[in-house]
Amino acid sequence: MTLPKAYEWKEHEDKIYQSWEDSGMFNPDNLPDGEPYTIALPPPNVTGTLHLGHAVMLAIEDVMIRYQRMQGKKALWIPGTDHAGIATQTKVEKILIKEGIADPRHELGREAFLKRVEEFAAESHDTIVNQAKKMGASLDWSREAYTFDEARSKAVKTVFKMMYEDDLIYKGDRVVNWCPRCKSTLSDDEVEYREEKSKFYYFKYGPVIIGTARPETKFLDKTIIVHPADERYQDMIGKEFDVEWIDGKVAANMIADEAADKDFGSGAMTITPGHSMVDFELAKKHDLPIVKIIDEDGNFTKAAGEFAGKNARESRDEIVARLQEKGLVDRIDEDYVHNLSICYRCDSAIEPLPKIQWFIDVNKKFKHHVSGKEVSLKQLMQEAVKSDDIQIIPDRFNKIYFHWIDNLRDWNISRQIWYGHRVPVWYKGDEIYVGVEEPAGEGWEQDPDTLDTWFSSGLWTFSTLGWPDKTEDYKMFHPTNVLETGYDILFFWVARMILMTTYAVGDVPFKNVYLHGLVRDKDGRKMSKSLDNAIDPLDMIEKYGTDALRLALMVGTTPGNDSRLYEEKIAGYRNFVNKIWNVSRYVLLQEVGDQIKEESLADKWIKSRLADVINKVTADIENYRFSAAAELAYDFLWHEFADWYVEITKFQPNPLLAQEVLETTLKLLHPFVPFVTEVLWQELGKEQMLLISEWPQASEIDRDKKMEKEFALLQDIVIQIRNLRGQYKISYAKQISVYSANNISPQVREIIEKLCKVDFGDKIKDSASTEITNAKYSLTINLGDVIDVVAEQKRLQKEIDKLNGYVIGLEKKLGNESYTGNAPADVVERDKKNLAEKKETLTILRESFEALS
RNA sequence: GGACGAUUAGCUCAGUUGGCUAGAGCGCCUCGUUUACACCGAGGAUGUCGGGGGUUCGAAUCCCUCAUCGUCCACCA
Repeated sequence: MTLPKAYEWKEHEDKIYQSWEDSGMFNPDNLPDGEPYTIALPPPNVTGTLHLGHAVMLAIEDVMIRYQRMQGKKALWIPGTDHAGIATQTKVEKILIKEGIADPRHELGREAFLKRVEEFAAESHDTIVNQAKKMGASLDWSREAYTFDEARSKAVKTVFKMMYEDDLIYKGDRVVNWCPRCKSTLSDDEVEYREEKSKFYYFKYGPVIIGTARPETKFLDKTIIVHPADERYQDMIGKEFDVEWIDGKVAANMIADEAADKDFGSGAMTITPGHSMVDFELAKKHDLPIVKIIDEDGNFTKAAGEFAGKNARESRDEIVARLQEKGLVDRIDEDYVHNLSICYRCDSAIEPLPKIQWFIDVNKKFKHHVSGKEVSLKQLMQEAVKSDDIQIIPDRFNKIYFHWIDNLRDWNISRQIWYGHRVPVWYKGDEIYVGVEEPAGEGWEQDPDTLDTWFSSGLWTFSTLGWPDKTEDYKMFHPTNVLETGYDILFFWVARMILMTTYAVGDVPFKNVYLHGLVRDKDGRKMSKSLDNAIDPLDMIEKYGTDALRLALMVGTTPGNDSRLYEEKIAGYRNFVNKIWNVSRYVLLQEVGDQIKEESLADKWIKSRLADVINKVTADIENYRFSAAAELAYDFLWHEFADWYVEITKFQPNPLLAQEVLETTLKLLHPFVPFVTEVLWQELGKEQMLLISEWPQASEIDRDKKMEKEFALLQDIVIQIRNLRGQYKISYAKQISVYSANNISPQVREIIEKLCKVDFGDKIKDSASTEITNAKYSLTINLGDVIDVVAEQKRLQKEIDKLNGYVIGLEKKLGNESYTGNAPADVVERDKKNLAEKKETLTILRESFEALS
């Protein structure tokens, strides 16, 4: 069998994935009995293609799942996609507009429009599935789910009904976030902020000066708020005023509330209850009327008098001009910087306005159907994390999570977009019906609104397992073990899942949350289309192979921290993958005899090192330190197995052991680089796939630390001799003769001879010889006529000075009683030993120096 | 305004509960094609661990403080 010199991933990856899929082993039903281990894949939005964020997610989760599968668990990784209501609808609208349909929703109508969305979603879905497979993700495709399919709809309606009956879902008339482009409301979390410079106006309003950035909302303002402790307004509080305003006289009054900031502007403000969240709360507190003056299209309502029907934002200048005419403009600040609220999906400016919407009450106490306790949803969310039933990694996100809950207001769950779960509420006259099934009888009309997409994804861990039916899957695989996702959707999704799951099934959705960071470009910028700095995972796979990409996305990253990706990094791991290939190729070329051979020093060493690496890699994966685990396996394969062990086996062969060590190393590497390891596993002639092989185990007994130390000293000597070659520029073509007064075993002697290209011989009386020494070895190296005596003396002097400084420092430390008295005995002992060694080395160096003069 | 993170070699980053003379990859320099690999091998250079203070026998690691960059939350009308 001959393997090509370089690993050709394109020849293997698709075939290997196919063979994994054909084996059925991604499906836990086909795995041997074991403890269940579940991860629900965060479902990608069906808005197009996968990006690097998805690639990171797939890589990390695949590591966890493959590891657990090899540990003998019934490992289940559930795939799926998210219909992502607003995001998908926005995307399709953009496409249709490009196709020349100016107002898609109007021109097509609900049914035709939804058909187009569904076509697009189906296409995206196929692309996504394909990409996930390219990444090597060992997902159980037989259990694939969609947030908008039949089974998930049933779960959605069931939970809605439960919450409605518990009075947790209510219909309320409140100021909500309205996106005039999406023509829909948004939850508070779906609003983003963008800093913007704009004009800030100061107007004369009766006896006070008020400030505002939005004059067009101020038509009907008639309540002035000041701080109760503001001395300027003490005698005006509670009074009424006749104020000349935009559209004539207004009857205003002044009230005191701590919401007013004495130090901002004039300290007095008027409030607009209908078009500001904060003012709305204030208005409710003081029982003020709420009037809608701007409608869903951004136009003035009749309440705005002669301005009715005009676009509000566009009328701003006109309104200011009107006030100017009336002499009511005090001054205008041109450089006012404030945060404009924008829609997280389309960046349009949000228009807060009063609207009747469905809400989930997060503060109301209710009797929980499982525990029977009186709790609120907020309390459920807090309890799940506080009690440690859910562990967030890294744990600093706990604080962020709790802070979010503290600030959480009732969740607006209804949307006016079309692509989504219809609110399962039907009306007939004054009758209202809420249910999973459609109401019987004629004349029922369903609520036109759809549900927030996060309502359905909040049910993901259990809706994917067949809930509300108590299926075998649900019993076996819920709660899931880990929820792995980016920290950017902690609130959107993770928190909502905790809310929905603790409420609906009375259990946590997952035991651990692992949050990864964002993938940025080489300069630390977010990858985006507008910057044109986005890296397409598929391009990288094409260029460097999936295994390389996976490593590049995982190594050198820590949970919760952003990482940077660039091609050189991926190329580096491509090199490593090739190294795996080639060292395996070498091992495979060796004939494995069946004779039992006595183990060499190197054999014992590599076995001990392997045991150590097995333990550490296992511990690191168990503790979510994936980067560290991969690095350890990388380092072992390349810098211990290939660089030392395999080199030594070239003259002290033990092909059987070499192969065994290789096999185990392939197992350790498999979760990280599944493709190349599986290919090699098959080249090794294994019948069973590496995918379901058993994860290696080692105990401390398998380690021989004494042997490792001894071997390290041998390595040290080899490196020192190689160093000399470098220093004196002695080519490897030239043999050097060495002498040792100590007895060195033939095996060790051979290692030194072969690895350093030296010959052992008699002691040479030559001034140009040098001593190389450590705790175990002491060699005299004959440097013949290649040495420059003056240069060597200089070098030695430098080294002596350096070491001398170190020895003095160490002596001082050891002479300090507070140190020797307080530090642990073994630490002091180590220092003492170290000092003795260094002193010895110093003596030898000084002798060498003398010998040269 | 509040919270959090980052600051370690030229670059990108590790560094678990404080403890061997602080590590890796890339890049750079020197040498080298020895029956796996030039996507390679052998070696080398480069760090007041952001600044200052403190705790400790001992600090990259813990505490205080300042600075710079970044993120999230809240939001002043």
